[in-house]
Amino acid sequence: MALEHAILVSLTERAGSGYELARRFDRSIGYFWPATHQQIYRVLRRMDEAGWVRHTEIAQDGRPDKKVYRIAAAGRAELTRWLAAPEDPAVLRDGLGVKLRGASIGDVGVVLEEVERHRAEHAMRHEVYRGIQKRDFPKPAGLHGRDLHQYLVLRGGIRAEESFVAWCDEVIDALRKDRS
Amino acid sequence: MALEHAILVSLTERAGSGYELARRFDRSIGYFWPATHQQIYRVLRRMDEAGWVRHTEIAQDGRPDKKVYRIAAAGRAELTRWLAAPEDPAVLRDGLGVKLRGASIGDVGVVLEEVERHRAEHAMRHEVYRGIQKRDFPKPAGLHGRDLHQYLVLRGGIRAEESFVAWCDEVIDALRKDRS
DNA sequence: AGGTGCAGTGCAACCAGTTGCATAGATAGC
DNA sequence: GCTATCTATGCAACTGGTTGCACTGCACCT
Repeated sequence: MALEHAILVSLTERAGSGYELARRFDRSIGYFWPATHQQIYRVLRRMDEAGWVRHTEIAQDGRPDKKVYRIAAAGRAELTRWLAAPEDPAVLRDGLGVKLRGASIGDVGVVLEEVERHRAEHAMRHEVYRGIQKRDFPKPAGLHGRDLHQYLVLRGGIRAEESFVAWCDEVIDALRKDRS
Repeated sequence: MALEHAILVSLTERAGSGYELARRFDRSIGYFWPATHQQIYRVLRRMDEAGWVRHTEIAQDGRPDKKVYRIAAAGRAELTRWLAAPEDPAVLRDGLGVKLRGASIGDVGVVLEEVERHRAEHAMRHEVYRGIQKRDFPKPAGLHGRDLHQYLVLRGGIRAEESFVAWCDEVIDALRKDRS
């Protein structure tokens, strides 16, 4: 149940509407906790009712009205509580492993293609993260506090994609050799 | 919706009861697709109704009766269909990233401890996987077909845990330096 | 004699996340 | 002039996974 907390973290950085939060998730926290606008809207409403956030409606011309949410005292308290509460480490969950394990039941070539597709996707994500690192953290040595934390999160994303790509390469190589 | 397929893959390797499958998941496919016995029982029943698997009840003395499931023709067909169908690459979803990102709102020290806890857990998993590799695949160079695929899946688990531990070390190191 | 753990199945309630759709005005491209 | 995309919010239905509990009987340890 960490979407609440992911949103709260995002709101401490700056207030925003559901839509804006969804955009933000697409390009930052979402790397570690993806969420659709649907989910975000629902959770925001729930948190509003619980008093964790407050909203103010803002009329815009030419655009639909929006509700800008900001974190409330109760939300801040919940966030610090959650930060201090130990949580079980996440588990890996990737269907590609299952496919690979079952590859010999069907056509190995077709699974190989799937691994190649996934490799491409993960390589793309890796590139995106590297780009962000270059642009936003050109000198990581001098970072402190919140900036440092943000940098380290990004590093996690980079490492994860990197290692995934390396695994795909190992798999592709091994499957090709086995087939020839 | 890959639990169905994970179970089917497991059943092609050998038939088994819900309980046995749950045990198997704990120590093999579960590395890429964890599942509780509850879920497995429900999915087995659903697949039974759909004709993807068949079961035979086996009376045991001293122990409760069990239902041994084996894959049916329709299940095999579904499995090959699924193997050939492209799937979206999995996304990372780890609350630790969210915590790290929000660390400066609460006590950074407490988040640091959490990272250390997670590191320990992932290091343990890594050790377990390495142990399996040593025991079951002492000579990876000579592997082919299904054994090779199983080995490669294990490699994925090893790499993922390895890279997670390395990230934790980077984080721990950086947070300690920032605090001193 | 009592507690823990294993083998075995299962129900019921719940929580979290996904998908498809609806609405509506502005802007941008063909 | 038409279509697509962006901003902005939201309902409804569904799927997948988690948690807590219940029942049985054996084996093992203290």
